[in-house]
Amino acid sequence: MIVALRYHVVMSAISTSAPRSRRERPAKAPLSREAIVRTGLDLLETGGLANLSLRKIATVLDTGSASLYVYVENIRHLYALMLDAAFSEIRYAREEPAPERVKSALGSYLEVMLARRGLAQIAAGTMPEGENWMRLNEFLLAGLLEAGVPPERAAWGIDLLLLQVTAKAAELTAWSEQGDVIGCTADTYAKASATSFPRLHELHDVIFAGTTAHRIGWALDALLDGIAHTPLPT
Amino acid sequence: MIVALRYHVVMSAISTSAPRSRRERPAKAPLSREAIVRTGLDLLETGGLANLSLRKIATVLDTGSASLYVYVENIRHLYALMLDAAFSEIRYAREEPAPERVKSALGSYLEVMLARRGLAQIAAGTMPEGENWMRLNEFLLAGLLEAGVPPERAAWGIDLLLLQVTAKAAELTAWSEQGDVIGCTADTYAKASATSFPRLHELHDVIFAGTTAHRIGWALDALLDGIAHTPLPT
DNA sequence: ACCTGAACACCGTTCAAGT
DNA sequence: ACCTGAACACCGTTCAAGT
Repeated sequence: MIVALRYHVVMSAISTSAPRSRRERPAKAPLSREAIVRTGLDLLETGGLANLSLRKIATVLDTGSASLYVYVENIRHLYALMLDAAFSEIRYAREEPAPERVKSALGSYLEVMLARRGLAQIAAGTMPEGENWMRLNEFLLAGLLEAGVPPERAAWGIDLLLLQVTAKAAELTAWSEQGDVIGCTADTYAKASATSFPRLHELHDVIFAGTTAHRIGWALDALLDGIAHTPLPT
Repeated sequence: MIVALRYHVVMSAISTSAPRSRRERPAKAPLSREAIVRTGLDLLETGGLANLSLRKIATVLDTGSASLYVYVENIRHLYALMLDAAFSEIRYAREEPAPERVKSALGSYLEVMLARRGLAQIAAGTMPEGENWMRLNEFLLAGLLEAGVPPERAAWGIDLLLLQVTAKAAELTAWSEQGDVIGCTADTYAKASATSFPRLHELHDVIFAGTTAHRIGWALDALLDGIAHTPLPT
């Protein structure tokens, strides 16, 4: 897939600097919704959200941005298509026991988001749709039910779980795109809190302790526990 | 604050269409970081994220966008300043008992975000800093501790709570900016799920039941319960 | 030190014109 | 039906020039 991307970049560079007859170079790959979506995900993987635009996709595909509107209504629509395409890579461990299965699917969801920097930010602002999104919801819901979670709590719970993981993914990618924000914030906490923020000061080390994996694992455990044991409002 | 905004809009319109001597009109309010931040929040409140840009802020303040860079490093920096300024409006019910106090502060946080459409999306992608952010964290942490939550769980828990509410706020504003996405999605669920997604089909009514307030209230209850009862990994 | 105008390098989207 | 070039109405940011 990276090879294909390289090829198009090179081709477009050639065609602008030294135009050649179509006969002399390989035939241009036909435009399609799938090619547009794939190129968008490639650009995201390469350079994050800053590297994604309709114009850049068009350049890679050796065409003008106006041409994309035959296949895509607007950029929000493209976002939704890209999201669902990425969700097709989520791994479902159907043989695992009921509560673990839910955690591992959410872990896979997180990895898919983190592999394409900026996809989480897109997910946070786009109403997801599409078959792969449905599949994920169905899998999580079935897992909760099989784990013995009452149906109403499970139905509301999947929203909580997905929101949490999506938000965490967005946070992680946003931080990685800026400098060392974590250390910077930790410093701010350490300095200012002594007198004005005693609790933050006191627990400073605990707040910033633990690996990302540990923290997310605990977050999911806490969510699953809360979902299972909290009755719905009347 | 709205009056002030109107005034500036009118002034800039006048100065471009029919320039008058500075002597004939009221003195221009001096540029300042505070004025820039306030104008940014006003623009957000008026027209959401699409209405916010350095150029629009500059127009309202009757100057050029380049002038803003004396007071603000870049737009990300402005986002952080706007966030903390908005957080100053969070209401803390310090007289409430320990666990309720945390919920109501988070409710106030949510309202502050929803009042300025798009602020939640900014929060989801910006590492917050500043005194008001610290104050919110301190208040939540103290509330959890006072409710008897073990210190380590409380320290990790505030992150969960804030992430959930921020993500929910971002989701709600994103949905409100588009059309009737909720109904649209509910339809998709209702149609496709009969055979391929039996659980989603079965629980369709429950999934989309309840008011926003009920759902967020339950989410916070579940989160608080899970945080209080889930031991940290070793 | 602060402000300005103009420029640079981008965006998403539309539209008449071509094939 | 699909593609193209050019335009429209925007962006954030920089920089030399003014005061």
